[in-house]
Parts: sequence; structure tokens; C-alpha cells
Amino acid sequence: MDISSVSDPAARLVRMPAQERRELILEAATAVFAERGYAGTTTAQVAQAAGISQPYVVRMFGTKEKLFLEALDRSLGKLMDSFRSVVADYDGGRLAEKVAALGPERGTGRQAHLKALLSFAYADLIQDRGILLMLMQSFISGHEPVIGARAREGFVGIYRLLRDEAGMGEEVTRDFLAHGMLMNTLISLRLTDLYGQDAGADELLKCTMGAKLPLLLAHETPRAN
Amino acid sequence: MDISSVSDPAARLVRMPAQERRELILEAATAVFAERGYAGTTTAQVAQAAGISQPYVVRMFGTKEKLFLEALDRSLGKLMDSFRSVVADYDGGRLAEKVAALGPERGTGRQAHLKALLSFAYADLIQDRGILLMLMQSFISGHEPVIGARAREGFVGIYRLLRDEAGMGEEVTRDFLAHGMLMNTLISLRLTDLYGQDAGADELLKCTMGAKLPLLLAHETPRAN
DNA sequence: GTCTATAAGATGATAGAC
DNA sequence: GTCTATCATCTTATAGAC
Repeated sequence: MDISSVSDPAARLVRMPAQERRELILEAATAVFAERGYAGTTTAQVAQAAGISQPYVVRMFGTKEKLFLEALDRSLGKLMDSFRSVVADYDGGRLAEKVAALGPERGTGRQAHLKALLSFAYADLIQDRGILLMLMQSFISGHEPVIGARAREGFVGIYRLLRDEAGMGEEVTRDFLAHGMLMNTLISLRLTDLYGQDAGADELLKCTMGAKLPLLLAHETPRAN
Repeated sequence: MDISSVSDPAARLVRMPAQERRELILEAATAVFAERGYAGTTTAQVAQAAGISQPYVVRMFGTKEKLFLEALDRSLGKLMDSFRSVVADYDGGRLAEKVAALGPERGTGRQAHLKALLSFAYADLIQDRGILLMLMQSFISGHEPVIGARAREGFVGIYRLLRDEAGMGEEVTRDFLAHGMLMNTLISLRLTDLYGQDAGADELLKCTMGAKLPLLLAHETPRAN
């Protein structure tokens, strides 16, 4: 995703409904905050990515912090929506084929099935680096009074969704989260950049991502700078 | 760890050997970079934490980036030293008592034993938030040309150490790393701040940290700001 | 080895025009 | 709804004294 072209830079001064512009800015902000972090991102970078002026970004969201919070909420929302729809589809019997394709080595029973299905859904979702990295950025914001609090709420919310709403139980949820965190780290680190060049990186990626690796490598991941 | 008192602020203008001052600055830099990240940290904050002037920090390390790299290397070094010494002690039979105390539910055999022992060593090491958070900061620096490259090298180095040098094998190493990443996330997020106040947070912490939880809660974790 | 002074360049946010 | 101009602040790094 090329940050500088989230929207057409030539198309300035185009009036548009506030809600539409809002979403456009949030998408741009997600991409920039994701790579550069809260402190490392300037409102001018977000503005450029969204194709509008810097003061307008501030005008629309009040402060940089509020903009970050909205972008984080948006990512968390997409994640929870994705998980909820998998659970609903599984319970509605609409994933019977996918379940059959999983094979027995991933375990049997509802919890094991959900774990595998949700893991695929997650790998799918985080093909959008923006979403994944917004989460990662939130994880390291524990010390920030406002953002940190929201980050904790978000994480606990996902844990509850998985353990209680989806009914995966304590241990399965923990293992699911643990492997998710490892996937996060490998992607965030851009370990895929070393794929084919470093035997250790290759094996770690294969072993961690399994059948989901091709999805990752398909990424165009231009080193933003 | 109170950032503002890593060294005595009153003790200015005390001459000391360059190497000693270097280590002092690196320790201060680790604490500050850890909480606020690379972009969010100013050289003035590091200077204050180290009890010296801002220009002297720059003078000694050249640039903020070089300072960060040295602090990261220092943390990575401590981590690898810790892991290597566990492996050496295990193979030297010097951990027989600890192994016996593990109980059978953690598995038997060299790999399972090492996994459990290393996991305790890790929990011990990251009682120093600085080390853990420096690693986390490096994980999200994938897009930075210099820091990102070092971060990838460091991660692959640890993977190799565990898999090959320690002989834990692919799957066990992956699971070890995965659960380590989850621990990292919970600590970095300061989820312990919610302990006793949020049932979800409590159960996630207990389930993830197991016997290592008391270690975590013992922390004085003043919300730096 | 360590400091003070300061240059040179961002950056978040506000004011006010169109 | 959107922009231009601009302020006040902060930040890295350099120069040079002690």
C-alpha cells in the first residue's frame, strides 16, 4: 500500500460529505500511524496521504490523539466483526466444507475448529498491514494514559469475544492469541523481506504461518520511507 | 523504575571514565526508549534520566539512531546471555532440582524441560521492563531501514539460538516464541494495571503467566509520564 | 569529560478567508 | 467544507568554552 496515493493528490479542493472525508482520512491515518507509530507520525503526513491540507485533518478530529483513537477503534472494530462473522457462519453450518478441508491434525471438536477457522480469518484480515500494525502500535502504548487505556480495553474485549462469545475456552484462546502475537511480530518485523535469503527466517515463517504463508508472501510490501 | 532518577540529578559535573558514563547513558536510554519508543523519545529525556546535558548524549553516541541501536544491542545481548547460561546449566546438570520441581504436566525430555526453564528465565529477565520493551519497540520498527534490519537480525538470532544451539527443535521453539510474544504483549500493555479490577484481565494473566504471575505483580510499575 | 549557547528545522494547533 | 498563513514550541545537532 503506497501511503502517498491512498487518494489522488491531484484531486484537491473536491468537496465531499463530511462522513465520506472522515473515512478517507481514517484510512490514510491508519496506514501512516501503522508504520510510523503515534509519535513518529505527523498530521502533515496523514494529510498528504489523504490528499487534503494539514489543518483540515486537525480541524476534523480535534487533536492527533483523537485521530489515533478513532483509527484504532476502526481497526479493532473490523477485527471483532471478522471474528464474529466466522463464529456465526460456523454455528450456522455455513463453513462445513472449510471444516472438512482442515484435516484431523488440527484437532476435532468445536474449539479446535474455531481456532483453525479464526486463524485463517485473522491471516486474511491482516493482509491489510494497517489493521495489524495499528494493533501492534496500541500494544506498546501501555504507558500512554488515554491510548493505553483504550488499548487494554480493546485487548480484553477480543479475549472475551474469543473465550466467552465464541466459546473457545481459556487454554485454546490463550494459544490462539499466542500464535497470533507471533504472526503479528513476524509481519510487523517484515521478516518476509528475508524470505529466500535467510534459512532461519524461511523456516520460522513456514513453521509459524503454515498454509497461510503464501497469503503473506503475496503482499506487495514496499519499504515505506 | 523511575526514569528521572536512574542517576542522581544533583550529581552533575562529576567526571567519570567514558566507558562507565556510556553504560550509564545506555541504561537510561533503554528505560526511556522502552516506554516512549524511538520517535517519541528525545535526547533531552535520555540526558535528564542519565543526569547529564543533552548535547553530551549526542556527542557521545553521534546520533539518536546510533544510541537506539546500541541500547537495542545491549538488550539483545542480555537476552542471549541469559538463554545461553540456562542451556549450559541444564546440560551441566546444575538444574536438576529445578527440573524435578517442574512436574510432569509440562512434559518430559530435554526439549520440554528447556522450554519450561527458559520460560522462567525469560520471565525473570523481563522484570526489567526496559529490556522487554526495547525488544517490542524493535519489532514494530520493520519499516525503518537501519533499525528494522537490526531488529530482524536480532530476532532470527534468537530463533537460531533456541532451535539449533539449544536444540529445542522447530515446533517447540515456535510455541516458546509464541507464548513469549503473548507475555510481552500483556506486560507492554500494562494489563497488570487491570489486575483485580477486570475479571477478563485477571483470567488472561493467570492463564498466560501461570506460576510466573506473582513475579509480574511484584513489579512497582509507576505509570511514567 | 562535560557544559552553555544556539542554529536550523520541524510540528501541532489556531485564525480567518473563500 | 476546505484552504493559506502563521505562531509557539520543541528537537537534533554543532560550536566552542572550561
